[in-house]
Amino acid sequence: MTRDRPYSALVQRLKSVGLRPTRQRLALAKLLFEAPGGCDRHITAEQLHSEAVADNVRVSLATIYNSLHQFTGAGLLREVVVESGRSYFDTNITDHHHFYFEDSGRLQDIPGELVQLESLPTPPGGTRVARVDVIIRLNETGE
Amino acid sequence: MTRDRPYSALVQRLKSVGLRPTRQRLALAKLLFEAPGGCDRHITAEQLHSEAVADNVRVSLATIYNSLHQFTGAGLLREVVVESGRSYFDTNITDHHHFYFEDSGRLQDIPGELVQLESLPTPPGGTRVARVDVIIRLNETGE
DNA sequence: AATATTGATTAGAATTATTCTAATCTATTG
DNA sequence: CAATAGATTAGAATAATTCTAATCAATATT
Repeated sequence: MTRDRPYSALVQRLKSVGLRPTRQRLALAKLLFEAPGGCDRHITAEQLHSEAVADNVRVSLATIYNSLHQFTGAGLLREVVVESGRSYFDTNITDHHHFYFEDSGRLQDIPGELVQLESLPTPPGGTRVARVDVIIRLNETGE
Repeated sequence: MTRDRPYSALVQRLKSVGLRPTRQRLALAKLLFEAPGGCDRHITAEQLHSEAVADNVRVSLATIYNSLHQFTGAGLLREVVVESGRSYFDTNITDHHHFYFEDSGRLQDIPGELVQLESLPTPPGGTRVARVDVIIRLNETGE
């Protein structure tokens, strides 16, 4: 029973960013990065926890948070905070921005090229730009 | 003792947006909009509560949240969410964007003109743009 | 003018989101 | 192969925010 073969790519991915490929992290990485049908995901901690439970993975919510933050710190994910109690983790780590549908709470990628920022201000002395976030907040029109 | 004279401008301001000028709301509006020394404030609910307490205003934290959201809904404030547990209310409601100092948690206005967004993508059908938020995240360089 | 009625407002209690830390696990060393 | 050290996990604690029953205030009624 070669049970770690299907995970070898993920194992490598985790190791390459300095994270031990533990049972929990592997299971979560699988859900995040190898979800069937497309891979650009915007997922909350709670959602990922539900998916894990549904997939019979025994993992606590605290570990979900730990892992999501570790993955984010390692550059495997990007965190997008849209409103006070609502934080998404984005598996798309390329340079891009977001539409946020305020009514439904849904988030959607905008390819980086479609938002052109010209004339960024100079960052204050002693600082450098870590990231620029653009969120275009949308309302459903009665239409 | 004409004790409501000093508040008349605030009373008007609240009434004009359809909010009753209650004791709590008046006190909070005073702290927010008539703070001594400059008026562009980025304040959290907790901070405002502390200021109110220091100013001997009896008001609960729940009411702070209620009021901040009501003021925001009425267009007197703007909410800026910078990270998961950190939400600021901005007294500057003109079109502008923000620097966020990740190390200190401080927020700073960038005048609207200094960030030029050219070529915004077309909003998806059935939606209209409510607002565009640009947050430039900064790190302190060792320097 | 006093009281009743209705809806707005407040704040204690409850909930939700997130973090902390002690216990557990894993890798390495002797 | 046990001991040690450090990483990882998850239950418990905390922090942030919201809910809802009680309170307050405005208007209507007498």
